[in-house]
Amino acid sequence: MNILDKITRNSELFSKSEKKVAEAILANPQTAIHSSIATLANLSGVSEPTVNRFCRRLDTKGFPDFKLHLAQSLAQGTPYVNRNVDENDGPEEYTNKIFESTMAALDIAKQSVDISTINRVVDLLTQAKKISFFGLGSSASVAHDALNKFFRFNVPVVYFEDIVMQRMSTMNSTEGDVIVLISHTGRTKSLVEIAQMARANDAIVVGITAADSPLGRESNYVLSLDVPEDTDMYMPMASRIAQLTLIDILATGFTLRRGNKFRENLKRVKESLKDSRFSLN
Amino acid sequence: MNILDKITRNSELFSKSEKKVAEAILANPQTAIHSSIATLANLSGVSEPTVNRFCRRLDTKGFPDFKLHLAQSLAQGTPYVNRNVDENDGPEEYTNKIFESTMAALDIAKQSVDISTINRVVDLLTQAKKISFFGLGSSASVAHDALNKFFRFNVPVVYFEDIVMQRMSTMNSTEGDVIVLISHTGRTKSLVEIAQMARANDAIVVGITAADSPLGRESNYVLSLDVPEDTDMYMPMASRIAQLTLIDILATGFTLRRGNKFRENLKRVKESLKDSRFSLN
DNA sequence: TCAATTTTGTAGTAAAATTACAACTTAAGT
DNA sequence: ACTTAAGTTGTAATTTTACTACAAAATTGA
Repeated sequence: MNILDKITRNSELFSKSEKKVAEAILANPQTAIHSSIATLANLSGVSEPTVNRFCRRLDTKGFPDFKLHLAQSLAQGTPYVNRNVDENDGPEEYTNKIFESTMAALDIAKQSVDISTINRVVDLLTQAKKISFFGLGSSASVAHDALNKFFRFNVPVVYFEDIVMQRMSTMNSTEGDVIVLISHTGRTKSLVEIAQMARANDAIVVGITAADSPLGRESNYVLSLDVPEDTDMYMPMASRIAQLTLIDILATGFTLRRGNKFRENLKRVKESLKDSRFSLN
Repeated sequence: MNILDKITRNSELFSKSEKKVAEAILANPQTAIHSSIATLANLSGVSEPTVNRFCRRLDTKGFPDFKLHLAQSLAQGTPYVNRNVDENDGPEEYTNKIFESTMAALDIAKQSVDISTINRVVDLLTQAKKISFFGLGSSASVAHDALNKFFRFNVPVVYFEDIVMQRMSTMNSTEGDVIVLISHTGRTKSLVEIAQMARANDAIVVGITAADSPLGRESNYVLSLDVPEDTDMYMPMASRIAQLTLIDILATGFTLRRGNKFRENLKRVKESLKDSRFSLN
């Protein structure tokens, strides 16, 4: 639907000159919608028909129709586009690009989450006897963060980044335990094995991973996040950030579900941190 | 701003035929934006110049410009605002709110970063003999993530979340070492002490923290991020996510600075991960 | 290296929007 | 009721903009 996304994502569909047009538009979409086909052709350094062909390739009726779509995208509140960092970018460029593509990734992820699964998982977490968060590599820090968040809730929660510890912990799991496994690809062998072990012990497995993956298939519940692929080398993994946001959501759902008395408790935890801090002045 | 509102409200400004145009547009705005001036004139039962005059009266440059404004009005969705989660929100509401306020936080953080400091810090990191990332609490997982990213670069990098280990490591630091300390508030006592120790050893201290804070003042370089305060209990800490994005930016700057041969190396690391994964099928 | 295919631009054409101006309408003053 | 001036609307010409057909250039594969 959103034509700006379409331009960024289907960039391989364009020919060389069409890519120039795409760049010119992405560089300054506000200018683009107020330009005539001739002006935009100039700006992109191509001929008018090329601009026209570019519009057609995006399934619009022509240039004016394209401008309409573009105007709508801009108004839609999605000013963030996933622009790739390239070799010649200076600090200003790559800083802005990374911020923007992270926001764009979150926006896409937002549209892909399944609310009812979230609700169900929050349910399970509030009733869990023990909650475990496991991940490896870059997902380990996400699991680590989850530990931090849930630890404040004063519930039994564990986190390991060591495969052996993860296995040992899982072997001792029982019915009523919830094990959250985090993996972007869902193809990390040792996590898939953990999922199998956990289910054999009647523990519930929640996968924060791709739905159609070995880990996804071994999980009782899958929270999948569509995140634009990190196509090139420079692109940082936006999936981590989407995963963290998902953790925030689960933690928030958890707090809301627990009700008022529980939140009093949370305040106390926050207070207790003050001792390890310098005062405000 | 919104042109649809303007049409409805300022109806007394229009002449008789212009009102016909207004009606025709309000009756079916979706059709209007896809019509030519001739079609719309027909639909309204007036002449083409009348339609044009109608557009001008609404302070647009002409018919095409008017269509753009109209298209934007129609597409106008909710922009990213920092809406707080409240007690009565269901899963759908709090999920959307958290995604949106995270994006809003990134947007604000983006505007507050100091590019020249980033550039300077990237410089230091590429020349460092050893890089350390330390954080506590929720900043520990950010440091953990930084370790992951920089570890791939095959540079000497360490990370500890244990205060004692952090101190020991810092005591052995020397000139040429860079120590990155992460703390949202910048008031964590033990990190401030580490900053002092590090500087006493001629190591360079980079603080990812508030500029005007004890830790900020003890750092050689401060990368500060303005992030909306988590005003209430339910609000998750968006600062973590902004910090992670900053780590991404530093890592990207690092890769870009190191040049081509270095990136070949990165590819090899990516390849080597494949063995621990299931194949794509 | 040559033929086939794709991509791109030039020049001409068609369509759309705008302008200038004339005709009509309306309302006020005589 | 007639005249006139201001305002409104439409016709026709003009200008601008977008599109099409075709030819040149570039790319690809044999």
